Amino acid sequence: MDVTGHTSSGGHGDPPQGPQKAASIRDVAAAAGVSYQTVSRVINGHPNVKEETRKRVDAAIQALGFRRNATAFALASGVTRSVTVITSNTVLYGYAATLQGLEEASRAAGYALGVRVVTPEDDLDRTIAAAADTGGGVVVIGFDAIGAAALDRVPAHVPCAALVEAPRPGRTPSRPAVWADDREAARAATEHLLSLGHKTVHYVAIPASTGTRRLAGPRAEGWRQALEAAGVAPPPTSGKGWDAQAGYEAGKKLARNKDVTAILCGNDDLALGVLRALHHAGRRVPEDVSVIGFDDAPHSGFVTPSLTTVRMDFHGLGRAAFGLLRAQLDTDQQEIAPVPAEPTLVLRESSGPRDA
Amino acid sequence: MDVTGHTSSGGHGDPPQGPQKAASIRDVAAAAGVSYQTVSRVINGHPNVKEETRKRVDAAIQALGFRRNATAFALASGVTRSVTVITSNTVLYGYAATLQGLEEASRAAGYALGVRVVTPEDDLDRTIAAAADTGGGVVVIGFDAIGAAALDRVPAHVPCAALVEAPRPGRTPSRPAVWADDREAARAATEHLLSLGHKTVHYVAIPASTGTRRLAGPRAEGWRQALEAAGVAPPPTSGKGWDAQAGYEAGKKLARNKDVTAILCGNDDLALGVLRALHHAGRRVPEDVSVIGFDDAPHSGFVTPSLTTVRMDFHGLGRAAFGLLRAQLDTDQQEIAPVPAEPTLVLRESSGPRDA
DNA sequence: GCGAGGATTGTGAGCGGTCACAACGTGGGC
DNA sequence: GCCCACGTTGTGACCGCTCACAATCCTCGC
Repeated sequence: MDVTGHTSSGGHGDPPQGPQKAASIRDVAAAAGVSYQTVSRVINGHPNVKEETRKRVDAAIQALGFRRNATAFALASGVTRSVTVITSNTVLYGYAATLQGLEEASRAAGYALGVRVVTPEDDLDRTIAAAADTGGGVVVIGFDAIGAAALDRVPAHVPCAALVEAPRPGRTPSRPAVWADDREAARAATEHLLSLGHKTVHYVAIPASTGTRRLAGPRAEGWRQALEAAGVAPPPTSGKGWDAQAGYEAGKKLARNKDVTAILCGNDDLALGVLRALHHAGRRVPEDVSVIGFDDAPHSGFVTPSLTTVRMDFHGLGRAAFGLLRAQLDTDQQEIAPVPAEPTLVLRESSGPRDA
Repeated sequence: MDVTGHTSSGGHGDPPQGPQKAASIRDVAAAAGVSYQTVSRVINGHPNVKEETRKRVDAAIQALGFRRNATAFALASGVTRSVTVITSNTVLYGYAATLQGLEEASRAAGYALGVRVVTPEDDLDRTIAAAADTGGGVVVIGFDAIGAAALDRVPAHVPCAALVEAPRPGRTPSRPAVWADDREAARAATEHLLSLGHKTVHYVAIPASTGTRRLAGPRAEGWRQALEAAGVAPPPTSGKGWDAQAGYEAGKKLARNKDVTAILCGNDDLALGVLRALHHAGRRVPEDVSVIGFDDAPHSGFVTPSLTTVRMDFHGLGRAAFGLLRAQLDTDQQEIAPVPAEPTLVLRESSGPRDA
C-alpha cells in the first residue's frame, strides 16, 4: 500500500494589493469626520452619542471593515476575556469531555479558550507562566498527579479555577474547584457488585492524583470503604496506567485467580483491557466474572459485552469550572455556575449475579 | 445513589498585600539604574549590552519577578506566536488526535494554542473573525462539512493552514493544506476484503465534507473504485453520523441481508456499532461477516473481536498542519514540516476469509 | 594626541485602543 | 436675559512594550 501523507502549499503568489493593514479607530474617525474617541464610544455602545453621529460612524466601520484590535483593547483596558486550560491530556475521554464542557461554556460567555498540555518533562512553572502570560484566567485539570502539581504552583495573583479528583483531605482547596463524588460512586458500584452475590470485588486502579495518601484516589477509597463496610478485606489493587493496554496487563493476572468474580475498573479503557484479558483466558463475562468501568465513554455501550459503568458528567464539570473562573474575572456578572449532574451507575451486560 | 457534583469557592479573603501590580520594564530599569530600552535589550538578548549591565538588569528582573507583558509585546511588535484551531469537534478520536498533534507542535515551537469549536448554529464569519482577532494564525480542521465551509470563509489576509479530507477536486486548495490519502487507504482495505473471497463489500459512510460531489468523501470513493476495478457494482451505502449509534442503525439493516459478508466502515466508532448490530442479529464476526474500521482508535485493538482497521497518523497530520502555518507566520525560520506517516491497514480479528 | 568608528546607552515616537478631563453647544429654570 | 446642568464631542495621557534614531563612551590607528 503506497498511501502517503500529502501537503500542498497552495494558492498563488501574493495578490497585487498589499497585505492591507487593518483599519484602526483613527481611520474610522477620519472617514466619519469625528474624533477617535467618538468611534471608541460607538463601538462600546456608550449611551451619549447622537444618533446621527452613531450612524455615520457605523457606516464608516462597515465601509472599512473595521474590527477592534483585541490586543490593543486588552492592553489599554486590562480586560482579557480568555481562559487557558492546563491539562496533562486532551485525548482520554474524561479529559476530552471536560475540555469540551469548558470550551462550550467559554464560547458561550465570549471568552477565548487556550489549551496547554503539561508533561512530566516540562518545567511546570514555565508552563504555568506561559498560560498566565495571556493575561486571562487559568483552569487546571487536576485529575492526575501532574495536573494536581500544576495547580499547586499557580501563583496566587493568577485567576484560577480547578477540576480536582477530590478536595484535598484535611484542608480546603486553595483555589475554587469542582469535583464529582467519585468516592461515593465507586462505593455504590462496589456495593452493587456485592449485592449481586460476589464475595469480594477487585479493583484495577487509575493513577491517583496524590502520590501520598494511601497511594490511591477517591475511586479506590470508595471501593475500599464499601468492602470494609461489608466486612470484606480489600484485595490488593492492580493497574498502572490509563489505557486499555494497562487494563489488559492487570486483567491477565486477575484472570488466573479463580476467586476473582467481580472487577471494578478506574475507567472504561482499563475495563476494556480487562474484558479482553478475561476473554483470552476463557473466562466469560458476566457469567464467570463481572466487570464495571468508570466514565461511560461513548462507545462503552456498544462493545460486547456492553460495559456496566459509572456515568460521569465531565461536561457539566467543565462548565462549572469555567463558571468558577468567570466569577473571579468578571466580578460583577455573578452568573450562577451550573451544577454538574451526579455520577450514575449505568447497568449493562458486563455485570451480573454471581454464578448466573 | 446520592452522589452530587461539588464546588468550592475555596481560599480566604484577599491577603493583606494588594494585587501587587506586575513589574514593567521601567520598574526593572529603575531598579537596575538603566533606561527601559536597555532592559528591553536584555530581555530580547540583544548583543550589544555590556556584560556587567546585563547582569545588573538580570538581577533586577529576578528580584522583581519581572515577566514581559505578552499583550504589550504583541501590540508593539506585531508578533503574536499563537494559533487558533477551528474545528467542529474535539472529542471524536480523529479530531482529538489531530488536535493533540497540533498542540504538541505549537508548544514545541513556543506558540500558544487556542481552540474554537464551530457548530451549525454559529455564525461562521463571527467565529472566524473571533479566531483571527487573536492576531495569530488559524488552522482549520476541515474533515467535515462545517469545517470545510469555515475554511472557505477565512479572509485572505489571515494566515491559515488546513487539514482536509482530500484536496478539492479540480482546483488546488486555496490554502496550504495537509491530508492523508484516505481514498487509497479505503481502496486497499476494500481490495483486502475482496482478496479474502468476499463477493462484494458494503460501506457504512461517515458524513462527507463536501455535500455535492457524488455525496461521498474520499473513503467512499476509494471503496467504490476498488469494487469497480474488480467488476463489482457498488451496493448502496448507509450511515448517517459519526458515532457508534449511527453504526448500529446501519448495521441492523445490513445484518438482515445475507449477501452482506464484508463491511467497511468510515470510522471505528461506526464499526463498533456495526459489530454490535451483527452480534444482536446472531451473525458471527469474522466467520459470517468481516468488518473493517477506519482510524485505529486506541481501544479498537481491545474490543472483541478486535477491529481490523486503517491506522491514520492524525498526530503527524496535526504537526504537519502546524508546520504549514508556521511557514507563513515565521517567514525566515523555514523549518521543514514533518511528513505524516501513510495510512496502514492493521489486520485484527474482525476480518477474515469468506466462509472461514 | 586626536579623530574615526564601533560598542553601549538613552530619548522620542508609536502600536491601537482606553481612561480622565476639558470644551463645546443647548435647553430649562429663575 | 443669565446661569447652570446636561448631552455631546474632542484632547491629552497612558497601557507596556518595540522601533528608529541620537547621544555618549570607548578603543584603536596614525
